[in-house]
Amino acid sequence: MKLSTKGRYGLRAMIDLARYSEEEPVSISSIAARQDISERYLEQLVGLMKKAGLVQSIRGATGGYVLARSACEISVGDILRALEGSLEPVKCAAFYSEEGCMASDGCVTKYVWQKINESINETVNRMMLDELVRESRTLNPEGELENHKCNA
Amino acid sequence: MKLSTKGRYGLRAMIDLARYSEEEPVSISSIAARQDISERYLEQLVGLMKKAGLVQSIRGATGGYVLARSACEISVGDILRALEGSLEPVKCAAFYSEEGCMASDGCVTKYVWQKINESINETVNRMMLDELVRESRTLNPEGELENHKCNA
DNA sequence: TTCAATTCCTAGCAAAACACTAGGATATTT
DNA sequence: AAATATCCTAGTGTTTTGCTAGGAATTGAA
Repeated sequence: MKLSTKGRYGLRAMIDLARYSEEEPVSISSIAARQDISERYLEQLVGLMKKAGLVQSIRGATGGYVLARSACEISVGDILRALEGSLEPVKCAAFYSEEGCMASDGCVTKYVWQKINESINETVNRMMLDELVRESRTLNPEGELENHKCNA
Repeated sequence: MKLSTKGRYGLRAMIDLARYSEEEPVSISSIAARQDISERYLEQLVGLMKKAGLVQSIRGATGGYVLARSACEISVGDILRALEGSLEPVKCAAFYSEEGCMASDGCVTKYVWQKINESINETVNRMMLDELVRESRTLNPEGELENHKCNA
């Protein structure tokens, strides 16, 4: 039940992107430098968010990324699902993903997986990106270095 | 954010064990047969639950396993944590596991991981094994074959 | 007392997933 | 033209997963 580095790095990157893209597009390299993540790897993560419609890209020099919609309209759930795929703990846990499971009626544990899935989704869908950006500004004020001993 | 086969098989095994161990100890081989899980693998899973104090073993012929306490005192959380280790999505998410993370103060995402962790634990700690046993009897009455096309 | 059934313990191993790295092509500003 | 970006896909070492295997120890029953 662990999140991969995709989810961990990716959420940090999105908070950074939201925070620094208000005036001009933010480049991968600047996020990578601030967040201490490999540029090449980060490229892929941001690519996933673009594919999910969370960010827009501007190509060419002085290009970069901006949010595709307001930070208060992007949930942590949107971000984590873009990065990790469905957050359901077992693939049959979501109501819409029953294909592939022929034992849906007689399966006791499915009920458990669904409850876990629901509680995770409720939590992450409620948390919005703008809250985290505000939190970020409080914890690491402009100009000060962020602390990156923690890779989470 | 997926549960491994340990968690999936193990919970099914525990429901089975609870259901069939009321009169006499249940052997690994009988659980394995009913639940269609490899005996050798199941041994290891039940070993984890023993280590966690959820089941007691009786060695020798006619031996097997019984619950170490009443099914209504064993939560799904107890079982899943015994099998999977902590369910926290990121290793810094639990309040008691801050060691190893030096950035606890300036870490924005930690707040997110803690919220997810809390919601998962609340859900799984609330669900008790006896409920699932009752559910199991309803869905798969005694004597009828269980459906095992689904490996969840 | 022997033997069959059971738990117990550890090691090994193939396959899959993960966490990147690499090499370039394409686009845009200066 | 050069510099700075995004974009796309393939490759690759490491770790984790999901088992299998071998055998020792324990106990009830014949």
